Amino acid sequence: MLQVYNTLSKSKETFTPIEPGKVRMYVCGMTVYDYCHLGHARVMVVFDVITRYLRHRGFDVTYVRNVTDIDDKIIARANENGEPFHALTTRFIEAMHEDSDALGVIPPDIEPKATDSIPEILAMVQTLIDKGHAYVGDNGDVYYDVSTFATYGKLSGKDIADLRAGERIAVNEAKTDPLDFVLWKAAKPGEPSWESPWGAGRPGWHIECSAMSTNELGDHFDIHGGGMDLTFPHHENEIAQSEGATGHPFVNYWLHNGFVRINEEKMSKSLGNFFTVREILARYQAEVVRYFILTSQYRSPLNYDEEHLENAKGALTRFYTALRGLPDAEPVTVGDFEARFDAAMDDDFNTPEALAVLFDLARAVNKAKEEGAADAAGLGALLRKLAGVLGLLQGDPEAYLQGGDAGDGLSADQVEAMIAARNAARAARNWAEADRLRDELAAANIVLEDGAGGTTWRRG
RNA sequence: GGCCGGGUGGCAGAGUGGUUAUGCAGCGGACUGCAAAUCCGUGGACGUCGGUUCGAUUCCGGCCUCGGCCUCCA
Repeated sequence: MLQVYNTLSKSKETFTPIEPGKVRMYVCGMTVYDYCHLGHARVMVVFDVITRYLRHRGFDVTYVRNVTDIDDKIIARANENGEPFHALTTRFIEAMHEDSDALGVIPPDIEPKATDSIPEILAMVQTLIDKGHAYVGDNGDVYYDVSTFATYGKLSGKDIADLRAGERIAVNEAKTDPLDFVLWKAAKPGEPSWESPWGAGRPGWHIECSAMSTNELGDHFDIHGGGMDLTFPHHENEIAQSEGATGHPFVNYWLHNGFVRINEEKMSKSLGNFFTVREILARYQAEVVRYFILTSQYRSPLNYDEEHLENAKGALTRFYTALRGLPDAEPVTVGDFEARFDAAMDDDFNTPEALAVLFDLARAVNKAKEEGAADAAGLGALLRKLAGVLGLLQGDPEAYLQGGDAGDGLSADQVEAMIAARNAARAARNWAEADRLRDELAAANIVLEDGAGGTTWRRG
């Protein structure tokens, strides 16, 4: 029985899809004016794992993740660069796909862009005006009238009176209430714009997601996800827009992932304390980064630290070492590994607990290998199968163990040659020479393992 | 100020009203020419003060403390 934590109820609930066997899920994706940082990577990997697990459980999942390709920051950045905004966004969408692919993220089934959804956006704004939820301001902007939506605040736990009492709400004369938010922004001279019944302009931030999600998944769908910082105002406003426009419940389960932190502080663009995915991938294999992300339950904070990445690297070394040298086989059904794995994932996608099961399984594999047991390969296959639900351990063990340091290290041929020389010395019982060669390799970050079947090596 | 979520052994990180998380690191053993890897064993923990209870790290309350949202943010 899958339990998921629903931000709407602030508790874990049994997951029941609207349509039996099918899951419709929408996740807020990137605003493409810069490279993805680790926080974006977390969203991509977390919801990728959720999608994989739902499929593993037999659900037919339709996964939609949007791209925000028009907004203030995009316009500002394009102006700084002196290029059309479309050139900027095209470039960063491509970069995002590269990062996403590198991290082993299965692409969403549908990836709508805001600029491709203008007709749907205009239609929804018009509906909101027609239903009395929105009004046109003096400056040509269209605003959502928050006071018309009775349950405003239900997702984020805000109280309208509290919000009104807050001092940080920007004053804008065109709004009749400071809490109102913009649906359609009138274009200033020189800005990208689209024609509308209210004049040339562009969509406000929140409306695009309401329009794209309901357009792709219907008025009412199962899961809506994103980073915790989107809970308010973005998702709160999406609810107001969507339910205001359609008159139907919008989303059953709201899932929000926690932040990546650095030095106990949120990693973010505005704080400038971020690492981009490509910076990190230049130094660690992508699977290490993915593993690192999954060492923390998705709602918990994830602290960025070199030491933690090193730890992740070592954990994968352990797994791949267990898988090393095993022939292909059908996964065995012995033991309760799969049941334990599923139970962990059923509990709000508890990946750390699931990984603990995989470690137990890896031990069973090692033991079977050591004892020459017949089911070693089958256990290894089970390990691969379950890890695959997390998007891990799908590679060739040798590629992981001997790869990674693509740069200045010794080539595989050089390493093999030195191992051959060392084994000749060992055969002659010339331990001093053998150890000298091993030390030399160690200095080049090569670890040797003398086994019954010969000497194997890996990069440390 | 309002509203959320945390504080677990050297580090990371799950979980539970009374019994081993797991990984890394440490210690002992097996294996090895010596190592490495692997296996076996092992020490070490639940912010603080109260309450409920036969019994709380686990439930409740206060306190301390960290983080987040309330403005763009994954």
